Amino acid sequence: MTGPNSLTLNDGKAGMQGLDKERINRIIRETSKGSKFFQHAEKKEKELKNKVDKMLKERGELTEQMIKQSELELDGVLARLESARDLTRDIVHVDMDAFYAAVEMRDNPALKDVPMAVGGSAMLSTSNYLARRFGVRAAMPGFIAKKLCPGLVIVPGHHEKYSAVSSQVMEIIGKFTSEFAAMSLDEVYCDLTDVVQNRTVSPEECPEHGEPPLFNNLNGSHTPNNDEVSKPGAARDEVSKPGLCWCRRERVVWNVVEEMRREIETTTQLTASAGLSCNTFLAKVCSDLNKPNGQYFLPSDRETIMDFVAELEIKKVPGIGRVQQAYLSALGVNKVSDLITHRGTLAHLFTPATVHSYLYTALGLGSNQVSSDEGRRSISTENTFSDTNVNTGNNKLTPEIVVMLSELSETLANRLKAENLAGETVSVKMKLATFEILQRSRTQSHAVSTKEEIEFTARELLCQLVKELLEIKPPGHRLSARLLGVRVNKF
DNA sequence: GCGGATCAC
DNA sequence: TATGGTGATCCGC
Repeated sequence: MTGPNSLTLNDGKAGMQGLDKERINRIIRETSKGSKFFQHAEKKEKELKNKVDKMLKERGELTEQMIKQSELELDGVLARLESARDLTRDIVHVDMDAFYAAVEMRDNPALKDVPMAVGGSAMLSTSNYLARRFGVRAAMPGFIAKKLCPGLVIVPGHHEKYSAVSSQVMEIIGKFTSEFAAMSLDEVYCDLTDVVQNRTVSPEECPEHGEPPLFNNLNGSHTPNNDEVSKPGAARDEVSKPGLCWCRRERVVWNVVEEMRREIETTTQLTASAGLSCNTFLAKVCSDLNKPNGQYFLPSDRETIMDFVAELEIKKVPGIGRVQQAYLSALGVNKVSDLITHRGTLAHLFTPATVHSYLYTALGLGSNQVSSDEGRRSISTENTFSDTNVNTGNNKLTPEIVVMLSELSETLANRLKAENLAGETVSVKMKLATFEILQRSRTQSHAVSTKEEIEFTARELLCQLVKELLEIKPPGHRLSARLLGVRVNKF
């Protein structure tokens, strides 16, 4: 009944349907069993269960009256959100298929027909579709993946190459529209509204003059009928130019995205999938539906959108991860429409901001514009290493730790310099050998950027942190860490 | 402002 | 043998 956690398969992604999850989860657990990671994950799992139980207890104390009252209040919020709904944009989410793995397969034919993944024995960054059939996926340690799929070929990644390919892809997108924003090397949103409106359509492409558009009927997208056009909220007429029929916008955006994906494939020998709708949330969800090498169009009218999100599984909603899913699932919320059904209860158990975002999602609303990051807010560097003592017998930092802190500070200073940044807040992060994560930060009155300044503060913070930790330990206790990190922000 | 948590990729 | 790195955001102090 509990949701996924670090010890079970996350099957939310594409290509993971129809797997023997029982077997996969058993192998994952058995392979992990006894490790420090496993113990930590189990501890977190228990803590989450306790929090869920606590929440359920809170729910038990709610009265019908309280729930009804909240429902009414939230109906006002729903109405306000609804009135601001914008169906006029053509937003597309383009997502490269199994990106890193696809690049490696392209450049090494020996990898083409075998299950393979990119990464190392400690961690995989992505897997190809053959490997996914075995339950092998991103963010899984390679040694566990090998147990699931003994024939798995693991190749190290080539980040510079992926970066170069990504530039090619972005350049192609840029030829279609200047309104695009890369979310990562393999993901980009674009706003094709203007592109669509400026394109002309030949009469034979119009269903009123010939065959209706088929889109990709595999995917359940539909050809709207004229009833839908007249429904309130239908936006087609608003954006169609006079003299052109309502189908124009849908047909055109579909075709533009097909062209885009075709050009990406021709140029890079790699395939992309895409989702087409009127906001970024819907577009993103849609881009997953016909992966790999497919696109899914969700018509921009209210009824269609509401029907679509109603049946959407909660775990497919971006921003809802394993923890939220655990809470919601315990409340009987498993699909998006349940968020509305249970809104009166949710209002009492979550923060107003969270409830608001749930309702927003449940209405199928999302950002109607694509915007690139307006500058970074923090910069950090961290490193995992084999378990290392942190403190000496007389409670100083060990030389190994001091050296690593120094190296991290230098790396960070170089990166700050490269971007001409300086920040007022310095943080250190330490992950103990037990996988417990601790962080300490300090904001100063002036921005720092040099290795020496960062190192000095980071060392003080780490010393202080170690002192704190030792206070609650028996004398002579040795702390052991597996990761150190430093960060600078508040530029 | 701080520290822990959560999430995405 | 073995479970990442980077950045963002939110919540409750």
